[in-house]
Amino acid sequence: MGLRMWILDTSVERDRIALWGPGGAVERRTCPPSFLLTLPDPARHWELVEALDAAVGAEPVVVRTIHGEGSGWRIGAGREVAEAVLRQTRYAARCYNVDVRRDQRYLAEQGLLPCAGPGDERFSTALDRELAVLELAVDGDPVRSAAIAGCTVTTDGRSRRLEGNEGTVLRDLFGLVEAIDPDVVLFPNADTWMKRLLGAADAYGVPATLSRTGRHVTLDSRSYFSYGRMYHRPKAMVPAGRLLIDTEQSFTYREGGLPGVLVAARITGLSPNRTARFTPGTLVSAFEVYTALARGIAVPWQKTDAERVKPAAALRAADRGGMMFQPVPGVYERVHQIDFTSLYPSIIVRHNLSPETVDAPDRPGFLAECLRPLLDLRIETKAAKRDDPAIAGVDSVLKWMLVTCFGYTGYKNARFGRVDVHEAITRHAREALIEAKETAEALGFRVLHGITDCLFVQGEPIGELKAAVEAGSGYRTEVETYDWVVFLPQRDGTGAYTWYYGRLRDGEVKVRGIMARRGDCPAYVQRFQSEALSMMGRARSVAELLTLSPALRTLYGTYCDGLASAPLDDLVIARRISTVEYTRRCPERGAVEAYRRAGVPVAPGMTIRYVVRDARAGLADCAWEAEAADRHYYRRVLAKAWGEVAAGIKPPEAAQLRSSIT
DNA sequence: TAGATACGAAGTCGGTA
DNA sequence: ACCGACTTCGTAT
Repeated sequence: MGLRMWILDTSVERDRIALWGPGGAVERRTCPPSFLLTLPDPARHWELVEALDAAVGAEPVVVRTIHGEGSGWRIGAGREVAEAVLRQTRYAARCYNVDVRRDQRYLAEQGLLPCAGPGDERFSTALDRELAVLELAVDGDPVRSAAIAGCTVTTDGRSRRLEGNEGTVLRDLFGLVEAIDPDVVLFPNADTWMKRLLGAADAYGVPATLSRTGRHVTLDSRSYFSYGRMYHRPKAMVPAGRLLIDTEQSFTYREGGLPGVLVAARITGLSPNRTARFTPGTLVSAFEVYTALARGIAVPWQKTDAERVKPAAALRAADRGGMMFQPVPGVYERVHQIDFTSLYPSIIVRHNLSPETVDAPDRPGFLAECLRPLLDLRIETKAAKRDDPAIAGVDSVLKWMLVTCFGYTGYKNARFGRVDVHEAITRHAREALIEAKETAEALGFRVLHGITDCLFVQGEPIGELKAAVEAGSGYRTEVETYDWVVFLPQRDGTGAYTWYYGRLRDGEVKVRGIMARRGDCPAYVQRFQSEALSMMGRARSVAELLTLSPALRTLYGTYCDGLASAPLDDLVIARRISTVEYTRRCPERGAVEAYRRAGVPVAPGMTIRYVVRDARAGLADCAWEAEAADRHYYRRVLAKAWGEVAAGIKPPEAAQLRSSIT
C-alpha cells in the first residue's frame, strides 16, 4: 500500500483518485466520496441514519472537531446526500469534510504530499526532483487571433519555431509534446488558449497530447469578489498527469515561479495544477484543511449562503483595522524603517489565537498550531534568500500566504475563522505599534510615520531601538535605512499614508504608491518617472538631491515634448473593470463598448487595455486598434507623475516649516 | 470557489448661485 | 463656477 512515488499531480476519477509521477507513472487508488455527520439529538433521527446506512453506508465514528469530540457517522456519499440530510433534519445536522477535494483528503489521510517523495518533509523547500519542463508560447493574442499561425517551443534552453497552416502547427506541436513528454508546461495565457487549441486539434483530427490521459478537467471561468474588488479567472482546461501553468494568469507562479508553485502545492496538499490557479486566500484555506485532516480533525462544511445575516460582532467597528501615524510631507535625511516580521501570524502564534481558544486560552489552539510551522519556514526562507536568490520566489509565496491568513480569519466564510480572532489580532498589532512608537520616543528617536507593522524614525543608534522594540514586544523586526526618503502630500496638503519613495543605503530606490507603482500607469509615464527616480537614486543626500533639479526639469520637458509623437502602445492604460454595466460616463465604459464592437467578450474582473481618445466624451479604444490619443489627458497624467518627482526636490524650507508647527 | 482594512484620486452627475 | 454625493479605480500594510 505504501507509495514510493514522487507525486507530480493528483486527480479525481469517479471512485478513485489518480496519483501521477514524473514521466507519466501513475497509480490509482480507491477513494470513494464520504463525509462525516453528527446529530444533536440522534434518537430523533434514527430512521434517517438507518436509511443512510441502507443506501450508502453509515459507519459509527468519533467525530473530532477543533471544539471537541462527539459520536457521529461516516456516510459513504457526497455533497448531494449531505444537502439532503441537512434539509431533512431542518439544518440540525452538522456535516464535515463535505467540500474537501477528495484527492487532498486522500493525501492527508495517507500522510502523503503533492510535489514530494517518500521521506520528504511538508515544511521544506528542498526540490531535488528533476522535472522535464517545456515552455510554450503561441503567437498572437488569444482573445483576437483568428488562427493559430505559429508557436515557439523551448526545452533545455533550446527553442524551436513551429510555423505553417493551423493544422500543421498543431500536428507539430502535439507531436513534439508527445516526443518530449514534459512533466511541466509553462505557457503564457494557457487557460485562454487551451479551449481553442483543443477545439482546433479536434477539428483537424490531431490527438491533443498535453494531457497524459487525453482528457481534461474544466475549471469554469468565473468573476468573483475579493478584497473589495472584482476579479476574473478564465475558463481552464486542466490536463491530467502533467502540470500546465498559465504563466500570465497564475498569481502563485508570478510571485514564486515554478518552485513557488511546487512548494505551495506541497504545503497546501492541493494538486499543483490547482495551486497555480488559486488565489492566496484559497491556498491558506486549503493549507488549514490539510492540517486538520492530517490530524484527524473534521473540517466544517462551508455552506455558501449569500443572504446569511452578518453576526452582530461583524458590525462592531471598534476593534478593526490597522494603526497609522500620518507623516508630515517632505524630504527627510537618514531615516530608518523598522518593520515587524510577519506581524499578524506572529501574533496568532504567540497569543495562541484560534476560534476555539479566543475565550479559553489555556489549551493549544488549532490556528496557532497550524501556522507555527509555516511561520518558522518563512523565517528560514527569508534569511536564506539573502545567500540564495533562487529561494526568493518560495519566500514570496509563503509571505503572501501568511499575509492572507490574517484577512482569512476575518472572512465571513472562513472555515477556521472567527471575527473575535480577527479583532484580537488587530488589537495586538495596534498595541505593538503604539508601544514601539513610545519606545522610540523614549530613546530620543523622532517618529516620522507608521503603518500597521512599520515605523519610520530618525535617530541613532538604530540597533538599540531594534533591540528595545524586540525585547518589549516579543516580535522579530527588520530595519532598512534610507539616505533620504520623500513622504508625499495628498491633495489637501497633508501627508499621504501610503505614498513615499527613498534611496536605501545600498543605492536601491524603494517606491510605494506613486504612479510608477500603479498597474494602470501608461508605459510612457512610467518610463519618465522611473528615469527620474533612478537619477535621484544617485544622490546620497538631500543637498545632492536638490542639485538635480535642473536635470529633472529638463527630463520632464523632454517627455512633455515627446508626448505628441509617443507611440500609442506607450499610452495604453490597463485596468481591472468591476462591472460591464456602467451608470456613469467614464473611459472604462468607452473601452468596454470598444471591446464589444471588436467582438471580444468582457466580464467583470477582467483587465482591459485601452487608449483614451477623448476623456471629456468618455471615448476610449481597445489597445490594439487605437489610432488617436487625447494628448491633453495624457499630459495631465504625466504632470501628476512629475508632481511626485518634484516633491523630492523642493527646497527643504517648506518641509521644515510644516514640521515645526507640529 | 471564496481575503481585511484604511485610504486617496479622478471623475460624473445634479443642484445651486 | 462651485459644491457634495456618488462611482470607479487604485495603492499600502
